[in-house]
Amino acid sequence: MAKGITKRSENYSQWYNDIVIKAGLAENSAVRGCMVIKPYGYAIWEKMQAALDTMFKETGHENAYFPLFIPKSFFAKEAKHVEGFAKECAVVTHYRLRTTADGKGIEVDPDAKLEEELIVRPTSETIIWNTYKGWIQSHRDLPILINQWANVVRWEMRTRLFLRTAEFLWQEGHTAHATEQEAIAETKQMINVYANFAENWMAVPVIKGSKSESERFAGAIDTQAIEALMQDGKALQAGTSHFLGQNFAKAFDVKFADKDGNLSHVWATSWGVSTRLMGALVMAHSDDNGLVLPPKLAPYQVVIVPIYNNMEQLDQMTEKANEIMAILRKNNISVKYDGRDAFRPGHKFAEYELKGVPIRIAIGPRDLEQGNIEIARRDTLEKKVYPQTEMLEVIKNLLDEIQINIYQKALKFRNENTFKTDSYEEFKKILDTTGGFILAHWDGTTETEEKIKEETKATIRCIPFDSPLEEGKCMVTGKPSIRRVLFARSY
RNA sequence: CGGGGUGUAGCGUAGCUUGGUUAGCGCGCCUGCUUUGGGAGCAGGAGGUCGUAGGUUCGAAUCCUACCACCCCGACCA
Repeated sequence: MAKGITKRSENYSQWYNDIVIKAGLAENSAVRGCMVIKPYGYAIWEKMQAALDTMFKETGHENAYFPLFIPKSFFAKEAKHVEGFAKECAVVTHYRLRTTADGKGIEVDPDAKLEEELIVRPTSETIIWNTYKGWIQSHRDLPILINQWANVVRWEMRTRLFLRTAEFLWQEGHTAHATEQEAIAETKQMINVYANFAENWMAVPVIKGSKSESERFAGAIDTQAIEALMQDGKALQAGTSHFLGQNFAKAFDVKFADKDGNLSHVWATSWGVSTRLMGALVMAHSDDNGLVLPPKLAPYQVVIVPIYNNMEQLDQMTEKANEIMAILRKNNISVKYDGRDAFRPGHKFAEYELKGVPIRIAIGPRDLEQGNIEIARRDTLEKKVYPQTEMLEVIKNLLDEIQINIYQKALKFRNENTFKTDSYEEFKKILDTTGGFILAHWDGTTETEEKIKEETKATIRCIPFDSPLEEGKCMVTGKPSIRRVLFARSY
């Protein structure tokens, strides 16, 4: 139906790409691996930011900003951390350009070599903990609860719009605490914030859990994650919250004096979500007609398309649309009117379906005459005619209903594609047919996890918090296991 | 970095094997008229360093060499 969008059943990743580009969310830039986020895509990101930022502040955090550049030596201080990021760092080595000898081009001036190279931050733990050292002396200085909205760079070898780009936007929270329990509670609080955001704003159900050792953040004691299931049966890590123990405090020598005057190292957490959430949003709900957006994150929740036979009628529809917009806006419903004369209604209908606008209103001479209005919902593509007097109530209810409906739809899909198995053969079969989440027993060793990854490309997405204790045997080695863990192929 | 592939208008492409008129087509764009309840029709029009540099030739989008860029598969990926 939709022009130029590959069907999901034909080629899922091409479908994803088509939607991102044709809906005007983002496009590839002239810079390898870096994307341009276009206005419509950025508007969604801004909505995400606004909701998250409010949640962070409600949980006591403040925003701050730290440098883009990190001295190379900082990375050397936390051994695991550097090991994890070394292979994907962009490095600044010089600070000046000069005209080439032939006068035609420019080149790096070899005389302008930096004493110490600067790393473009792939994450900010090191620069932040170096800074915290100067801020923390006493237990009275704690906790420090800071969030940063920033861009980071990770030199990935293969990139995909939103899902994995060399530069991406994110937020990173970095907190410092006097006690281990407090830091652990913070880690948990923030993974819950993320899960709440994913489920209630993005309408994407997620599974919360801890990462296995091999999937842990470089430098963390415990990495907690929310994992979502995409329509092709692959998992997407949508957010992480790390309990960092005293690793960074020790690396950067950050100590505080407690009430008794004893010095001890500070306990830390960090947590983040990125523009990857945009990818999750697209893949979770969209269909072969285009994007489907949850009303809470749609740049505009309602679009009005006029239908007319001449300019005089267009003026009448515009007048009516202005009335409707005033009512909706008074009720905090965002609305756009598309009075462009260059396109016919059918064209606009298709365009807004592609862009995922939750509700579309059409008004034409017939409606005006009969005091009606046509309202169409994007999630089910149903349209109905209502008396204009009912418009506000219908739309209010529909927005709520769509938000819930797309969540329920995604939840149903996830439930239908979450499997339990005790057989490695069946495990492989599931991966090669439907895909999805698989709950299975694992002996807890990195070797077995690695073997499974090599043989099936599936990884442990997390050890779910709600996974009950259950005697079992590892599906690969037969060694004892106390609970099932969540496997999937992932993005 | 290994294997494969592609560069022609904003986008998608034909032409290349076998060198030879003015590089063709679709979408999009501009102008006008008719249209407008599910991606409009007609007429006219604009838009090209054929990836870059060199070579062969009377003549190169086409053949040769080098380079560059991008894409796919693999390796890599809190």
